[in-house]
Amino acid sequence: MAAGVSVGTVSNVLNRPGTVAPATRERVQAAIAALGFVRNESARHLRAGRSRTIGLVVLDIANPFFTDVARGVEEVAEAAGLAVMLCNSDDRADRESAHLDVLTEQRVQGVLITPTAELSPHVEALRSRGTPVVLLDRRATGPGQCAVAVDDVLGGRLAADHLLERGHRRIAFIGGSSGLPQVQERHDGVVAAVREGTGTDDALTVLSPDTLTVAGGREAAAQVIGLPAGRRPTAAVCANDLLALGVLQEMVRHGVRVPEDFAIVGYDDIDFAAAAAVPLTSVRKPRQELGRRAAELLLDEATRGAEHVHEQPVFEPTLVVRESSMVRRPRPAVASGGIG
Amino acid sequence: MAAGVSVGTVSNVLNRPGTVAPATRERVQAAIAALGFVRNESARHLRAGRSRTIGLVVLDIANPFFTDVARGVEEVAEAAGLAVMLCNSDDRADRESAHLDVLTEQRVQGVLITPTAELSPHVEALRSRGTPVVLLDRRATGPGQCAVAVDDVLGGRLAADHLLERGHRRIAFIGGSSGLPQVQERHDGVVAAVREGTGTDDALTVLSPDTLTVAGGREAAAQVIGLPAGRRPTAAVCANDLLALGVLQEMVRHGVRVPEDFAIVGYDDIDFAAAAAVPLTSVRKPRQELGRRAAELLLDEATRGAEHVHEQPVFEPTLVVRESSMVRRPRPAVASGGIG
DNA sequence: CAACGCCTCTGAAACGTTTCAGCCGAAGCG
DNA sequence: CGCTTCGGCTGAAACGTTTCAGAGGCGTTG
Repeated sequence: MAAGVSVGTVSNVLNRPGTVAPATRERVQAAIAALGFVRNESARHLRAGRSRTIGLVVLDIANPFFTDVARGVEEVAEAAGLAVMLCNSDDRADRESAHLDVLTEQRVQGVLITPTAELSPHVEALRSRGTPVVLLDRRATGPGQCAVAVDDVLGGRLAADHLLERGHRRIAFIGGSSGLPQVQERHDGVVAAVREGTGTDDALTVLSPDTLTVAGGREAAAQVIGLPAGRRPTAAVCANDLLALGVLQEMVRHGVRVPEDFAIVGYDDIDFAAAAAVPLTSVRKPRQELGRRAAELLLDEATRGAEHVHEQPVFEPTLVVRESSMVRRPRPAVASGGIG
Repeated sequence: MAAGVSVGTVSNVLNRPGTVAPATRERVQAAIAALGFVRNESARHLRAGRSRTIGLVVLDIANPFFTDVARGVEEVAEAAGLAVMLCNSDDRADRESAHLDVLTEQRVQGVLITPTAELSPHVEALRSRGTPVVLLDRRATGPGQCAVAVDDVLGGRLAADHLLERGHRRIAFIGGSSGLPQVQERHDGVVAAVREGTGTDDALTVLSPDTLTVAGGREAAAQVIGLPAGRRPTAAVCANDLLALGVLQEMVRHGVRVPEDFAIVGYDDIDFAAAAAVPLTSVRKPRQELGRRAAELLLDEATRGAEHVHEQPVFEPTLVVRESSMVRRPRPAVASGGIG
């Protein structure tokens, strides 16, 4: 090297500066600065056998819920000196697989994933290589893994109970058609609450737009508006806030007043929910905390290896009541008219 | 190897299958499948001298504008077989530097960056190593680089002219205090338009909330509401849509009708702008196209090297008029009252 | 039958680190 | 003064690929 010193010494300066004599250390550091030398992470990784990267695969990068989760993950990863590869599957199994392949080739230390409906065999393949995988916002399929989830059945209940309390007797659940277990759980919670609250399943209308997006919400709202007044719900629980925002928009566009004529409850409590011009009531999940906890579990498994005990924490969601569901409707003796 | 074949042959099967005899090829492929063999990307990269990754550093991952840009980038990168490392600087120079360091260590093929106000020396360092850097949503500082930008002076003009046409004579520009050139340009466009339209600079009120976020917008709106009626603007151009949504929310919360009492124009035209309960008029930028073009330029520079000619395309923004600015105000002979 | 060319495969070098055994000289000790 | 100890450094191996010169086998040609 320019400092007249062997590469081994340079490595020591970088990684164990205490073992190098101060004079040498300074000389080497000066040379490093002068040459603009930067370690080659690939060579480092190759030799070390483990990389300094973790993977994060989310369902929809355009959904602020996931960017908040990602923030939590990054916080923990950064503190541990790890880089995060953020990948977006767009709820498509093929994209998910492709991303997992790349992450495998990169020999990431571990993967955090919110999987698509079916748990990809690539996930199992990754695990069988010894790469830790933590499921994010998804319950574990067995005991041999970490998973950080939210009690979405409870979440669905909270939302539906809230609407029932306010006197609503015809409620819509607006979910999605992709078969995500999270959505299924929310649905189940709503069904249970409605059944207990009204003694019948007829009070519930289930709608499944194509995607869990704002556009999907608009689509579903249009369907609601198209229903005959007697069967038309007076409120909706949406499987996420994007849907809820879409519903809100479409309702307003058709002159349906929210919450007077139609109440809306969202899910996730993204920042935009509070920022909507009719602020959305929503089921809050600890978004960053979810990411942080998942990352912590992943790091523990990656560093402690066999000593690691799998954990499957389940967070409890809470209901945040805002304007979109504020009006208390009189409990109707007879069906009392409807939308706008 | 398990296929009774040298590693060189395995490499050939993977990279140049045509040069390997069909029988051998199949044997090797079978062994690969049986063993679950996956190439080690680091070793590959080390030997090849170039990685198969590019870096993307954005100002605010929570801003949907950037996730849309990222989608465009990813589209191009994926087609070229490259992975994208998405990094979030949160408009902080120290985080930006840290991310650039990591990307340098990873020897990424190139970096796309929406830099913080000051162009970091790390960017120059990266370039001097021979790593291409393309500025994203930011004008170039000189000819020796690629940059993909939007004519934000024009954008500011479009927004302000629109409001002036609708009769507004007291207009606010709601920017930010971080000194981003993009925001400065928008400001300059608004200033020029207002000066030309009203013959004076007094018609413009400039507000600089701490951050370019929904919270910042609320903060600015509160300031507007606090102004004495005679000096209070009747409309605002916001430096981005998050600010605009915050302004909208705060106005509604105070009973100020939008657009009747206060008109709002946003910037970027993120999806949430159209989805707001009072859909936002906004200056549209070609978000995905911006990302795509930047990625294409980066790849060209990375692959063609010296033959590459730097380009600095500037996209023209367009105004998308929605409800938040729809009401035509009568041109006031005298100051005609004000907010709500 | 020898020479040649072609196809397929092998073996080894190289990429830039980290790590470790070991070397050297100085200091401490008897 | 000689022996030991220890700090500080060197040199080489190893990580898993890719690449390339060249070996070996086989068919063709003169």
